[in-house]
Amino acid sequence: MRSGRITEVESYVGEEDLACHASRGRTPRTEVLYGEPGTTYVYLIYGMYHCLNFVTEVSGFPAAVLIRSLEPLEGQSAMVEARGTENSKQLTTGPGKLTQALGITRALNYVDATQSSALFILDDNYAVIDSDIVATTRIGVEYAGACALYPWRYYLQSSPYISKR
DNA sequence: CCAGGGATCCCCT
DNA sequence: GGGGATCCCTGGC
Repeated sequence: MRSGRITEVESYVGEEDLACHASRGRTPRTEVLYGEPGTTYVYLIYGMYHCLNFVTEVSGFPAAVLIRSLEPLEGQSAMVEARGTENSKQLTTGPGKLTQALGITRALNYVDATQSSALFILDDNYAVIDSDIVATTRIGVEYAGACALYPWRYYLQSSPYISKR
């Protein structure tokens, strides 16, 4: 069992969001985004890394949240082995890093995370303070024009497990 | 059928 | 700070 506390995410919302993969409508790849909330969307990026998302809105409206960083909790030794580094700050502080650390690949795309034992989310009752949440622009979406300015990246200011400040 | 590009990471300078 | 790795997806021919 490998687990971590989510510390950084980004939202990708609707066909009007030019950074969202659904901005060009339904395709074989984006069909999952139009499905049930709680479904995983895992895709390969730059031919080498995977990105983990969860579909968030009602069926028919394409939207998802990209998980960008975790604070490692359980299974750190397995993460160290998968990542090839013992630096705990380097295990899960980035969307490609955390999928590698947790062994998440496209085999876990289109999975119902509300029913799966392989990949799921729990509430650990961590007391998030509203003022600790930073809202800023998303990373790596410069091509999206005005959409790149939306403050749809969120992270915990107090957490050391963040990809970039 | 093929070319172009990508929600990244790592290593080198 | 910059470039390469590497392959899937999409759109255009």
